[in-house]
Amino acid sequence: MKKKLPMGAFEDAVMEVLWADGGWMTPSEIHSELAQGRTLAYTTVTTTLVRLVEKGRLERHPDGRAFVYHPTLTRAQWVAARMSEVLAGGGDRTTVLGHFVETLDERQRTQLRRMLAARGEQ
Amino acid sequence: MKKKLPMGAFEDAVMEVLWADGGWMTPSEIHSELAQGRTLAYTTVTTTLVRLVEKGRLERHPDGRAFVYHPTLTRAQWVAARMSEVLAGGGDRTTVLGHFVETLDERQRTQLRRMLAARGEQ
DNA sequence: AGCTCTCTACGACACGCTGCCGTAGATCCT
DNA sequence: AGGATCTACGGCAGCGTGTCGTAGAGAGCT
Repeated sequence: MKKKLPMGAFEDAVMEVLWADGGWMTPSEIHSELAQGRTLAYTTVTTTLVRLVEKGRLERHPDGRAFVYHPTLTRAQWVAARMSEVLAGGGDRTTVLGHFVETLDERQRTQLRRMLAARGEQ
Repeated sequence: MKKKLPMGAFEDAVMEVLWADGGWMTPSEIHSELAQGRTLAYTTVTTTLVRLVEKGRLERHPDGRAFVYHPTLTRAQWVAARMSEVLAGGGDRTTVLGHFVETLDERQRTQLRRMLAARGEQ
């Protein structure tokens, strides 16, 4: 029996490896990174990489006889983009932002305030 | 053949109806709201309602011989909560917030600034 | 050239989630 | 009692995702 993982968990794991490295990686590099202490077929990695390219989360180009892969967005950009999507998909934005602010802790609110102030005064 | 809808589209449609109404609704009220111009089995609605209750997005209580359903969160709260989840799930929050701010338009940034200012000066 | 390694391409299968419905049984109205 | 209305339970199909296997191309060794 398999553990019940959230959908897309393996795709996320692959993204984590790419983000942690920061550069262009081959399937075999990614595979050895992920296969620590478990059996994992090489093709499982390549299939996932192809799907991620199709979704636009990775780009690739030939490098010797292999492809090398790279995230199209940094991790922070990706997370921010998903937040925007969620915000865009749901009703009155100002109200949503109001609730969202309430979910932040004081430190994050301070950061936000400073970012907005800095942006506002150019 | 079927149109390719995003996963969970019907569940979202049900939530929209509940949010638009704002109160407690019976399955049959929700069904007639959704069945405009198409055939839609009553049980399709009830099944979906049960699943939404299991996921915590709706609550229900008996009302006469039927159950009445109600969203546990307003639409704006729900969207804000999802934004927080996304933010929490990904890396350095300050950096993410920085990118996120860039995705907002001027009007939304102004709103955010005012909300933060209002909160900060109590 | 022949063999072996290493990659990619293609395809496959299982399982969970979601859309969608049917049937059986309970409850209420008349 | 009979019909209408609901819930509970179950079931099926399609899609997304995790996971592989196999075939075939290209590079390098012998």
